[in-house]
Amino acid sequence: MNVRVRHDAIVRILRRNGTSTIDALAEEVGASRRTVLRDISALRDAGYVIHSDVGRGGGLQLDPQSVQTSARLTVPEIFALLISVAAMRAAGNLPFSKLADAGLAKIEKALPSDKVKDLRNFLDCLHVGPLSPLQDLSDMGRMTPDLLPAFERAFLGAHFIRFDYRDAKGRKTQREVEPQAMLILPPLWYLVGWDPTRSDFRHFRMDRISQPKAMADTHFRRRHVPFEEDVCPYSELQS
Amino acid sequence: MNVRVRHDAIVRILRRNGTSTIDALAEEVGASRRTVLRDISALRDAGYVIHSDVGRGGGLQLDPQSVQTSARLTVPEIFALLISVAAMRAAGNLPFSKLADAGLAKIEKALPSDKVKDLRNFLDCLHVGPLSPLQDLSDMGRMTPDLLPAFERAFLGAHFIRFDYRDAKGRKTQREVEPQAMLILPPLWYLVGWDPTRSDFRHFRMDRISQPKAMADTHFRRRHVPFEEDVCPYSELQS
DNA sequence: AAAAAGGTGCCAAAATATGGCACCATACGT
DNA sequence: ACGTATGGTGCCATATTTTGGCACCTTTTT
Repeated sequence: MNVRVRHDAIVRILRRNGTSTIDALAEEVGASRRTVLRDISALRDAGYVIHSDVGRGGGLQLDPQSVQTSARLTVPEIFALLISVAAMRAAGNLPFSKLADAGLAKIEKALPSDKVKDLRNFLDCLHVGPLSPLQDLSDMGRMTPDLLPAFERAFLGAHFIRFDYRDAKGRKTQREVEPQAMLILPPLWYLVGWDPTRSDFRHFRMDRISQPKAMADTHFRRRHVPFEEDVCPYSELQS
Repeated sequence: MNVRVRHDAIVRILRRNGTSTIDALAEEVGASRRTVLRDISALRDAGYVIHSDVGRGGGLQLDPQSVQTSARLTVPEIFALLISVAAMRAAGNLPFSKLADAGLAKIEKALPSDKVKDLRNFLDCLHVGPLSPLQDLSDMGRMTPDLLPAFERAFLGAHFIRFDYRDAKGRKTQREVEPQAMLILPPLWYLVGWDPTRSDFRHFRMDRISQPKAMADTHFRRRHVPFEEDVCPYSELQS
């Protein structure tokens, strides 16, 4: 039996039985007492909290809080998780958000450090506005993960982004702006871009954006994005 | 050098250099060409996308989208992440939520199967209502991760939950109810409980709950929780 | 055609994991 | 006080896995 498989088996048995002795574990996984002891030691090193009671009636006990799992996530997936949790947290000091943060912090720690810096920079561009009443979502859903890579590249590399936009009146235009921030007014998301030809900020509903493309050969500087109600009135954004 | 460490080293080198040959990798990690080839094969099996160009001027190239990370998360942390993403998704078909789901699906796959079933059951009890306008949050924040274990145990084990409750008028009572659902009306969270002594549903603001305790020796059955506006009027909940 | 690259199969050698043993410490019951 | 059941450690020979070397194949560029 593979080491990994055996470790998983031991965790499973401990979780199932609540408590177990080393000899019982050894018999069930088909390994020697000595090996199981080594496995327990390895599991503790890996972060599992395993209590042990010595003496008659004693045994091993896995702290149920410490059941852990390890999944390999891609960077865009981590990105998406971070955004979800950041938006939740910004929308109010919700229960569990601290715990979710702790989980994400672990994920971050496992990332290459340059990627972490990139993610933090992106989150700095994330603004969550006042929560809006629920509305008709029939127009939503056109924002697909396909759009993410271009946005990620544009934000992280400080590149201009070019995309096709369909405005509230259905007119289609091609735009090219500096992606300065993302504004979240649930359930709608907006790209806040600086339009250099108009020398002004413009807001774009994410679900009306298509074919985004980061212009890798261009660069821009971060600006201070105004988010006061009067600068970016709610009613106008919803249109 | 440890296998795991060497795999990480190879990924790091490929990320850094963009492209590299097997011989160069072998020299840098201090292993043989054959071993590196085996490592590449293992990494591909593990989900990394590694392109290879054969012939003069060729080499290996790691698809930057496939950079992965692996962090060990505890069950409560995963729980919290699931809740965040589920709430976000329920609040509207937000950008990135599909991708976040994909990430969570991977995390779920790495969990023991019985835990996954538990989590799904819990998420079934999660109702997200209409989003409310942002309000004064000064009263929030008393919901701490400390409360989570008791709620988790109570929901997953279908145990009664007993807690101290401070109502809108500041009166303190001890309650014992069947935890039937969680209702999310951002930024407030409610426990929806069936009170057997009153034979009716009652809603409790999570931030007014303290000292929750799952009664491990009791059991209840899931009920159909009504969530129509008239049964559980929004204005009443906010009080 | 030659050179430079990725890739596979095989086998002996090196490294690592395992099992067995002796032994220690602690707790509980008689 | 003693025996027994439990977790825990050190050591070493043995079993298993990983590694390196080699021969050889395919593809691509010069």
